[in-house]
Amino acid sequence: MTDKTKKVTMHDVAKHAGVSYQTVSRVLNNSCNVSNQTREKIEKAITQLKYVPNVLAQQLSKQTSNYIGFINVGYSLASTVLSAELNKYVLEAKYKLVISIANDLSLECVDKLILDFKSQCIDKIIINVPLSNEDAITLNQKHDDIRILFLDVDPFCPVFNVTFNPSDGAVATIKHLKDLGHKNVALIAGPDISISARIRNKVYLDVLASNNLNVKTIVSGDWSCESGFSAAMQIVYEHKDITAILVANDQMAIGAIAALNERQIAVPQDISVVGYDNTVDSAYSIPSLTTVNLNRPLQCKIAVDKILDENSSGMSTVLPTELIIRKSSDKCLSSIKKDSIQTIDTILELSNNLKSMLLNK
Amino acid sequence: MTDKTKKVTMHDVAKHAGVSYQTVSRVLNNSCNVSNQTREKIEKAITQLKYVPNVLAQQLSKQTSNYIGFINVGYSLASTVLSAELNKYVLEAKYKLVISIANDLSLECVDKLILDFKSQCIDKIIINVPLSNEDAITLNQKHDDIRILFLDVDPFCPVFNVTFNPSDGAVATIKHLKDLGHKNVALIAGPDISISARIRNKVYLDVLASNNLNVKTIVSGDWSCESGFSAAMQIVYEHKDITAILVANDQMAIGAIAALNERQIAVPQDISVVGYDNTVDSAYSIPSLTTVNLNRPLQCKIAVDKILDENSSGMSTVLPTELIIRKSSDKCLSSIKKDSIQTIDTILELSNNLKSMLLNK
DNA sequence: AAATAAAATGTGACCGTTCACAAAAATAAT
DNA sequence: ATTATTTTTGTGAACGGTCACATTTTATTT
Repeated sequence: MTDKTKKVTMHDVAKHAGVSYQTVSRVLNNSCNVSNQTREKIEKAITQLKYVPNVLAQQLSKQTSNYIGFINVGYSLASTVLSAELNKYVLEAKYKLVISIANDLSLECVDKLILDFKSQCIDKIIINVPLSNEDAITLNQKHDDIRILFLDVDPFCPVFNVTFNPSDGAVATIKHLKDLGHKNVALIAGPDISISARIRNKVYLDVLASNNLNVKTIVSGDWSCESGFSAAMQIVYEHKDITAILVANDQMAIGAIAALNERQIAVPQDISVVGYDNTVDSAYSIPSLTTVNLNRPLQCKIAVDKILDENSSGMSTVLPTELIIRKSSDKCLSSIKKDSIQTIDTILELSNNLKSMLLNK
Repeated sequence: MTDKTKKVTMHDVAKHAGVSYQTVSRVLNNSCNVSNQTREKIEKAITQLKYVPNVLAQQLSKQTSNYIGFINVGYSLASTVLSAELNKYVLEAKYKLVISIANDLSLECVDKLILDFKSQCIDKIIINVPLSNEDAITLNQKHDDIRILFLDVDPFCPVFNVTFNPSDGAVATIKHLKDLGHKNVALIAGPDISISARIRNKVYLDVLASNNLNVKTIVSGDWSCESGFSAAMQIVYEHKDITAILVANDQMAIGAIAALNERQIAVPQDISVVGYDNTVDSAYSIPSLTTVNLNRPLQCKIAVDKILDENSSGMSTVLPTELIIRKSSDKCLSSIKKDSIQTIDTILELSNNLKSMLLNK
């Protein structure tokens, strides 16, 4: 931890090359007005002295930076994917991404992080926090001297944003369930503070109603597996007649399936489960998860393009979603069939018990 | 996107309050040598003008910053948890966390990100990239004017780091499997470029050897569910006699279980599966995953404490790990028992087929 | 009331760049 | 050879703060 060598500046390079600091600056910003002879001299000095320009000074002087700020939420698989994908596209565009994490989902917290970025001359900020329309608009107005782009806010919110169509996937999902003969469904919704949770919930309810499916109950979780687990436990305890559960994200869906498994309820034979997001791992749950795909890489690509395109027109970009049908959803069984199946299930259970006895001896 | 109001500086505040800029600076750094009267005057001016200090200028002048840089890898659940936990503790310490993502795992890539941070006067950097000992040491020596702390590198690597004991969890795991009567095991290892993958693999092999368990095969994955799936597929195709699979992380383990399920191989009755990491979701796989717990929050807490404690002694902090026994591991069956179970399995399969027929009609 | 000490405030230089302009050198035109 | 033009290089100020010191004001002591 020695600082033996004082930090080397542009002036040191200039002195070493026998020119003025301005000429060094010209070389760094590869201005054309510098003779090859001096350019070479300076470049040699730069490598010899291992000179690295001070970004702080550059930004302070230029009053801008080539950084794009990203305000993300903690945890959640989706947030990781967003960070990694945004980073990729930002680097491709010769910019750099700096990420801050919002400790809570409040307007104040995000506002503080924006101020932090601004005071570092970061004037392009992408925000992935599920803010209400009012909050998003407030932030937008307050910080109208910089470019702010939101991810996943309400498509109808008049701010610069890249979101997903909230209804096409939901419509496809419910058509799918209806075609399979389901009548009585339960919902596991996201937390009420999250705008995307509220939108997903509202859309599901609307589409279910217009398709004459009965919503027997709605339980909210916090996006985690664990909360999906307890939500499903509660649902099957209180409602014996549901045949499908619509879940607001994949992780809660996986938790729900675990709960059903623990209660010896077969998925999809007894109850179908549908997730939302199509996270990478949803294909590997048992059974594999029927879910709504959100094309996150595309969203990130567009977000980076938009925030860098100074004269990009149009506020919202709304991306389509699509239903991915896997094994967690299947035909709804009539109760008659269900009875015969129940007899078989009894045989199965007896054999299983026998097997367990053997195993444990 | 108007910049109607020119950015307000310390000088504007000073003029507005009728004092010199230095006095404003004193108030901001709450120096004691300023009368209450002027302090109030200045504070009023600050709020009236909505003045926000320019971090860039502060850092340039002070030649230091209150930011801690974090170089993380993309994707992976563990990386998200690290970001969120580090962020929490860094904020508690009144610092700020800025995250950069390494696009690849090369020395050069990390080196470039360190230079970026340094040129922003960020002189405390936490690195979560699975670098080899040589690379970690190289970086450490090259950048000995700043504090660098590594996560998850080799505990014996003489750098400032917070890692997990690579053997205690492995020893417990293998004792567990041996106690259950397992003899022939397969390994699903992480990618060879990753130092932690190599260490986990080596330790497993050593401990297995000293316990006289047979390693029938080793297949490498890339930490993803998908790679665990194909690894397991390959293993059961080529080796009929294994009764347990040791997997280097939870996600690959979940993929492996999905593969076994597809091949109608029961977990844990036919094959036991053990993961590594104890990611939040591993408790909700079916069956729930036996795995080695890494206390990530503790690791982050210690990392932040260490990097901020200027005279923290000792290079490595090595944290203990522990085996979490869930349902994916169980008794190894002798082949005699296995036969009787197979007859039962035939009954089960016939009934299941009958059931499926009913379901699909 | 004068001398002294302490507290409050102001001034100039600096951190490491970029920018607008001025000066010098090299090249082209008369 | 002289002037006009272009190219190359150098200078001073700025970006928005902090620091060390000088100066002024206020409080304390004799």
